[in-house]
Amino acid sequence: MMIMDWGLQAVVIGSSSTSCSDIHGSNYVDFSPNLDFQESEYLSFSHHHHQHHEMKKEVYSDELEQLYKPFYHVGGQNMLMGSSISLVPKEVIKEEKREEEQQQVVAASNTYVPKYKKRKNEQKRVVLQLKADDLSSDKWAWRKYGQKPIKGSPYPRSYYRCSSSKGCLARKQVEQSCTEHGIFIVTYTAEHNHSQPTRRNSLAGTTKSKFPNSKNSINSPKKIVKEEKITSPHCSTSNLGLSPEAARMIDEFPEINQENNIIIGGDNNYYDEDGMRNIFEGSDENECVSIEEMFDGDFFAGLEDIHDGFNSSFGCNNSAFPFSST
DNA sequence: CGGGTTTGACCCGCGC
DNA sequence: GCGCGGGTCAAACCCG
Repeated sequence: MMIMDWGLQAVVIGSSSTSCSDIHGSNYVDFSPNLDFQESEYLSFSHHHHQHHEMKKEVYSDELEQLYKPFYHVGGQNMLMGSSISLVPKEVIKEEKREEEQQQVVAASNTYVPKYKKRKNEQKRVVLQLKADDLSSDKWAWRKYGQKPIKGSPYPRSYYRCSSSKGCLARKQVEQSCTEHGIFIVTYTAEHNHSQPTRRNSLAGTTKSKFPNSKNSINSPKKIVKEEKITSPHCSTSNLGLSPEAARMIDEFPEINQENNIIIGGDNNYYDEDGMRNIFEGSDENECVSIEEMFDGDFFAGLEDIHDGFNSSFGCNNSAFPFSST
């Protein structure tokens, strides 16, 4: 198994209502290990850089602080090692309540089956910023079900759902950061309702060149690489010891910078109107955590304890949170 | 044949 | 109310 320099830059649970709502409706929470909740504000910024117009800050609420407290020691001592992680169980409750209500409606009428169950700002989300090869360590099996060009970004966003279990609501979105080459923004939505598969489907991550002359101009680099892959499949990224998924990502975004080391800790970056990244002072706490470990289960073994706590506290029965291994 | 991707069409929340 | 744009569907096709 490869040992990689993993980085976890931000873990975000989206919430619905309040102030900072990016395209995902996500609130970014700086959860660096040295975070002092007595003083801190939690920083919100849009990861959709071109649409971001101003940095938004919100005073950290006591309520939120209480919610995060169970994670303090995890981030400070254990696997997180400075990863930015946040959980907003209040939203989980809200979400589950909505689902219950919806199910009740269905059960009552037996006719109403909403096609779109949740909207973006109602879902809890976990956002990671990963390097391309980091994507390989996601041991869940994902099936791509869509791809969309995103306004303001030269890179499309790919949509994946869990293919391991038919009823699994877990979703994953992958898009390349338009400002940091080699960095992919991976957004996990919902949770797996099953244990992690022992092995991913062998076909997961396979690519083809069905549309070599795709009209999607923004994918032109992708086209080139894919064609190259066809002509010499063994010379592609599949030969680099990467997982199919990572290889695919690299193929889809050949311009990525494969140099490693995501800076984690507080990601005090924001983007101005020109999409230029600005970095706040004091964001130089560069600690790395192996996300390989995360996906290998040790990390989530620790997290699952937390999750169990949430389960008991909030009635969540899902065994995977949000990508734990069992 | 099963399970994957691709991609145009469609749905729907949200801002104006 | 309308249009934009993100998210999803599903048919067509590919691949092992």
